[in-house]
Amino acid sequence: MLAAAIDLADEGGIEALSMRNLARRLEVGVMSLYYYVADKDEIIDGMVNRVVDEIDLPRPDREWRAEVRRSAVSAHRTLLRHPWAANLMFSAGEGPARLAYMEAVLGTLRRGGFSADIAHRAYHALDSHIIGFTLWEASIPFTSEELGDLAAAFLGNLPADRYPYLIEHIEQHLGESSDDSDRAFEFGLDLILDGLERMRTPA
Amino acid sequence: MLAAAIDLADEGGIEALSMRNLARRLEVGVMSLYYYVADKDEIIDGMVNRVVDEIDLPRPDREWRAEVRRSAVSAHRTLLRHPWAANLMFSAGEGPARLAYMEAVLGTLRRGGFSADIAHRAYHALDSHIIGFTLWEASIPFTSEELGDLAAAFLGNLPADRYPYLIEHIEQHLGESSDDSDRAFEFGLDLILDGLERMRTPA
DNA sequence: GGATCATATGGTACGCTGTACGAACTGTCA
DNA sequence: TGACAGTTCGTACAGCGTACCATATGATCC
Repeated sequence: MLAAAIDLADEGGIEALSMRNLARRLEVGVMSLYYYVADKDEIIDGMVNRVVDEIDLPRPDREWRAEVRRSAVSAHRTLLRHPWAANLMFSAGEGPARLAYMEAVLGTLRRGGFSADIAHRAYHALDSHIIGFTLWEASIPFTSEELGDLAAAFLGNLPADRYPYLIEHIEQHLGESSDDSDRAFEFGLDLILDGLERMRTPA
Repeated sequence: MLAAAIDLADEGGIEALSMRNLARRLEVGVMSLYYYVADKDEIIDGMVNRVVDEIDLPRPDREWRAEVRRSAVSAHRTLLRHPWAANLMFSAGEGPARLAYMEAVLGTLRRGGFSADIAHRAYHALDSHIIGFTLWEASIPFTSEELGDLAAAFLGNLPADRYPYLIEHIEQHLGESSDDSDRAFEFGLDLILDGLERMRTPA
């Protein structure tokens, strides 16, 4: 049931996930779903939990930076595979997978030589970047063709003399591959990691 | 009408904003709203535009870092005043206020001595942090009493030996004032700004 | 003054949503 | 065979956005 719900959301976005659609997909009556879950929110929580579970956790007893980086990159990729999940990350209740993720990242930071205070803030800085960046990516069309159309319409409406830098920015997006987009994610990530490294009190 | 819609969302969250509620608040018939807007999305776009318009823009011809920082802090505060807006930031269409904001920030970075490429990535790193962080803050209850209850329930269910670092993290949240939360935002922001400063090619 | 017209209002109805309630079916054990 | 727990789901209701259409209001012209 969670798998079917995730498929539905992956295919048609989160708004395609209605109890009626889900029941049809599973070939059962709508109300049968309510024998297994209390309400739709419980399904959403379960879906988010499954997605978070796909994220590679940092391995303990390794160099903190490489491991935190690896898990952040994995989180980014995972959320891109399920773009609806980024939006729900905060509104869904924290399931066991989320707890395990937080514990693993926090532990890696603490063992890497960060004070409780810095680890706390570092965690939020990393999470903010991962989710904020992925939300941005998820909001722009995937195929470069759609993107081209969109940007063309956009640029056509912009007075070039009033928005020179914005236009420059959009043109950069136009020439961007998905690899470039990954690198843009890692740019911000490394900015944060570099800064953290610098304020570390070695273990 | 946009003002009433924003009030409604500020008071009861975005789900309190229905066409019927809005019409009741304005003491008009529901369908009268459609004389002024094509659909509900147009209202949402307008609301987001108004919120973005509240953000202080970086002033041109000043030191880039202080100005970018000022505008990021202002964006953060503004989004906290309208927590529903953070979620809509990406899904809403880009209105004139957003364009002006992007142009101003990008311009400040470019004039501050960043290449087009770095400015591009810096912009997204900053935006990700602002929106990601604010979304997180918006998802936790505001009054410290509610927070205490929530955390107490949370900690009660957590096996202390399995989640030592997570528990440490939650306890830190418990002792946190809204000033601390502002400082946590600025922690991540300065991490990014420091990193940018370091890779700047002075103008 | 009466007719014409654009501007503005809103009632009714349709198809969608989540889900409360209660009826009905199925299989197991006494 | 009767009872009972486990499971299925049809019906109905309140809420949603909005298409369609009838009406009211006020200005303009003959």
